[in-house]
Amino acid sequence: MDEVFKALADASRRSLLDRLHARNGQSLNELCEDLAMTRQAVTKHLVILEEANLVTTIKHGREKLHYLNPTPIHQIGERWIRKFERGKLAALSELKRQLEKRDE
Amino acid sequence: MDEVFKALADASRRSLLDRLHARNGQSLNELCEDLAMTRQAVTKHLVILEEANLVTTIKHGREKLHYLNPTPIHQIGERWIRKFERGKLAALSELKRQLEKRDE
DNA sequence: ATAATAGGCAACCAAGTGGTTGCATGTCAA
DNA sequence: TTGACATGCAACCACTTGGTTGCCTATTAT
Repeated sequence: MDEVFKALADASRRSLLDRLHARNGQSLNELCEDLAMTRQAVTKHLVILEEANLVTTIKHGREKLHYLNPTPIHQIGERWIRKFERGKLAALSELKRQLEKRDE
Repeated sequence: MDEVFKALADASRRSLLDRLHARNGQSLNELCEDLAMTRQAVTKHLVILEEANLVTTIKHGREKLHYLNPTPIHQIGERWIRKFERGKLAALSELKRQLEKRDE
């Protein structure tokens, strides 16, 4: 779980996920196109995404194809984010309530 | 948006958000209890959470009270995570399809 | 008034991160 | 078979990060 959060913390990596979301199964060189980074930098990002299980790769000849795995993202949504969605407005009114309580 | 992802990338900070989710409006010292960190380290984490707009503070006498703001978390859920939830299973079948296509 | 309490500020440090360059390896095409 | 292409590996670098210690300020309680 921590690995997923850390992997998502970098804008370049999120953009790589976006690219795979737009077109799945791209090779390393395809993913490098129009990016202001060397191929090696992209490789490092992809390794981090793989270790977080966000990307799966398959070697196909001399190419390495990258596939998006949205499951960890989904899990973060389910297990973590939903928890904080409940009582969003309730929080504000509780703020007021607690402030008044402290002044008693 | 980037600040929010970066703020959430650290387990200590997520645990601070959990604590505030359990009981809102805690002071700095309360948030430090039973944590294997100095007060100053916790302060630094809280500053990052404030800058990401995940936590709001109100000074109350000599205490500084911390309140959770779940809005940015909710936005990440809405604007970013939901995007990847569609077609989770579709991705697997498309993987197969594209592999076959490449072999033609 | 003064001591204790809550917090702020700044310097410092080790380890991690994002990036580079240079070179090596494996695979395809002419 | 040989050159071009796709990727891998390793060393190196600057900057960031998460943490510390030491000291200062402001507020409260006795």
